[in-house]
Amino acid sequence: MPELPEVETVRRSLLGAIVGQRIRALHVGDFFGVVGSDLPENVEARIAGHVITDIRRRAKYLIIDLDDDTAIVVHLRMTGRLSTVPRDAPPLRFERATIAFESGLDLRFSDQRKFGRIIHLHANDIDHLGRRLGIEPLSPGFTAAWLAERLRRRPGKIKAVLLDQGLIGGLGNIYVDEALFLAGINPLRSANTLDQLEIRRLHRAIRSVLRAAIEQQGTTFSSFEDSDGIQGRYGGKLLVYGRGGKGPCPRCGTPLQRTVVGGRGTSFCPVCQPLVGNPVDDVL
DNA sequence: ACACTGCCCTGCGAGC
DNA sequence: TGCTCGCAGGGCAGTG
Repeated sequence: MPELPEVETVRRSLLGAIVGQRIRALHVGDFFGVVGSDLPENVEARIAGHVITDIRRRAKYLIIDLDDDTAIVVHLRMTGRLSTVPRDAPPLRFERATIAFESGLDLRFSDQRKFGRIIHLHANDIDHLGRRLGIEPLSPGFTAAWLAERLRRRPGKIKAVLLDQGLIGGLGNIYVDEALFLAGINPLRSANTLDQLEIRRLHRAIRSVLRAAIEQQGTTFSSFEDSDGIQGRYGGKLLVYGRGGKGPCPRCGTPLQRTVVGGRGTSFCPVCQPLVGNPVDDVL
C-alpha cells in the first residue's frame, strides 16, 4: 500500500511528465471516487483547459496544482496507481479515471479496490486538509524532542499512535512495523511509557526507514509501481513486515509473531522487541 | 481530545 | 479443477 515513500516516488516520476501539460478532459465514468467541493461532472468542466504547474506531496496525498487557485488531490489508499501512457494505449486493468492532456498524453488512475480518491479542491480547502494532517516526518521540525513531547500525552499503543495521520503524516503499516523493529520497541507498548533513549531510537528509525525507502523508490509487493511502471526495490529490504507467523527474526532467528493493532496486521520479534514498561494489555 | 470498532472494496491464496 | 472463505488495510464515521 502506498505510504509516504511510494507517494513521493510517484510525485517525482510525474514531475517531468505532466508539469506544464494542459488538460484537455477528465474522464470519470461511473467511478465514485472523484469527490470534492463539486459534482464530478462539474469538476470535469472546471479543470479542462488548465495547465499543471507543480506536484506536491503532503503526507500520503499527492497535490497536482493547476494554474488557477485549485489542485487535483489524489489519495491512492490501498491499491491506487497513477500511470502516464499515450492516448491510444488500451485501458489499464482496474482503470477508473483518466486525465487527458492536449499533448496526447494520458494520466490514468487505476484502482483494484476503489478505495482511492481524486479530489478537486480550492487552495483554502487544501490548507484545511494540511492543517488536519500531522507533521512531515522528514521535515526539520520532526525531532526526537518533538516526538517525546507528543508521545508523553498518548497512552495508546505506540503502533496505533504512529499510524495516526493527525500526529505524523505519511506513516503506514509497512514502515511503522519496520521502524518499531529497528528501534527494538514492541508495537503494543503504551506510547507514554517510552523512555528518552527509546524515543531517540524510534525517531532515528522512522527517518532512516523512510529515507531508505525513497532511495529505493518504494516498496513493491503486490501492485505499487511509479507512473512509469518502475517497481520499487525496498520490498527486498523489509525486515519484519508481513512475516509474522511465517519467518524468523532477521536479527536473532526467533520466529516472528503476528498480532493485530488498530485493525492492522502487525509483525514483530518478541525477543528484539520485548513488551516491557507498562503493557497496554497482557495478550502476550 | 483520544481510543476503539466497523465499514468500504475485490482479487487472491489457502483449504477442501 | 473449482468452489468457498478469509485476508489485505487507509481513512473516516460513529461510539464511548
